[in-house]
Amino acid sequence: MGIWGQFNITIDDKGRMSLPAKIRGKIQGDNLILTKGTEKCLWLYLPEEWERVSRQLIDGASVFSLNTQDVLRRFIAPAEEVSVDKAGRVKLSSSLMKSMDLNRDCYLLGMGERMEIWDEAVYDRFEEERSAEVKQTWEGYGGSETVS
Amino acid sequence: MGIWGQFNITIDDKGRMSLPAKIRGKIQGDNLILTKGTEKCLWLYLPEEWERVSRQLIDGASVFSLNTQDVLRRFIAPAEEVSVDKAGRVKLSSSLMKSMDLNRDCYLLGMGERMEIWDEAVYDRFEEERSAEVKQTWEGYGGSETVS
DNA sequence: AGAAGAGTGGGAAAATGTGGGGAGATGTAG
DNA sequence: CTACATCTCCCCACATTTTCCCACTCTTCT
Repeated sequence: MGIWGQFNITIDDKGRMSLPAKIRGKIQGDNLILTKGTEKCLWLYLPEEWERVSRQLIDGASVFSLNTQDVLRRFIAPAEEVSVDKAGRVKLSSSLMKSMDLNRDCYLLGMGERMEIWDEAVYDRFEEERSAEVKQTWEGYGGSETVS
Repeated sequence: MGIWGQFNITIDDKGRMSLPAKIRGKIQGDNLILTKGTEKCLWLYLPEEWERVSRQLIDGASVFSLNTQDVLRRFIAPAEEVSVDKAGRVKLSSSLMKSMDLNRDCYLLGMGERMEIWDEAVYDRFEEERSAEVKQTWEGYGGSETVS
């Protein structure tokens, strides 16, 4: 169910990012949707998931609400359709790469309904910053500490 | 019931870790789930237990909640399914090994529903640091009374 | 001592990831 | 409108990684 896993990927000089084989198997067509994430990363959606998420946003948006208009600008407007080439790679536009500080070495995170593309250095720093809170949230869920 | 015990294990040059015979007997299928732990170690789950823990998190996750997204990134996304080969070994990915400083000589700790994989040097140091607090916590439970 | 089981190492085939050349499309300036 | 430059996509080739299988040693039990 969904796409999971964390992968080290590289983006070559031509802006091509090759999808790990495990993920290639989960894609039916040749298209994916790429847009800006809420953190310093890009989001990569399967078409059907993108359809669902974006429709939910668009349908719920009020023309007169500044907030929802902002969400549309940030999330829907920058979205672009990317196609997977025969070697299993997608091309990232230089403008999206630059806006999220992506360099050669990146992570691809499977987050279930979508994937996230992070620059390695950016993500390592982010994870470090958030680690204490993450641990606390995990414990709040009961984690594996519950004895059955 | 559950998996108990502390074992010295070695990880060979190809990243293969052989499970002690006592543990092999407790595994029904050929699959285990490997992910990052809260401390400097990896967690190795039995599939059914992983299913329970991860489902609890995923079902409760909101796309816009930073906390639950972080927990997904930290615990669920890095998870990988590993299969046990005919010699009773599992392959650890180099990225997970590196993130937890695992070298050749490691410990495998049975923690009931999951196992933990620690680098020997890292664990010895950790245990040293925590020993005072552990003793105190134990006394807080009522000394020789069982912890449920 | 012999047999069976456990742990370790290594080789070969297959799959995966990466780089680069070149044809075609697109765009720009003269 | 043409010539030139740029960008994109497609294809092939190479190197590395992964996977699978087999062989050997050491311990343990009979």
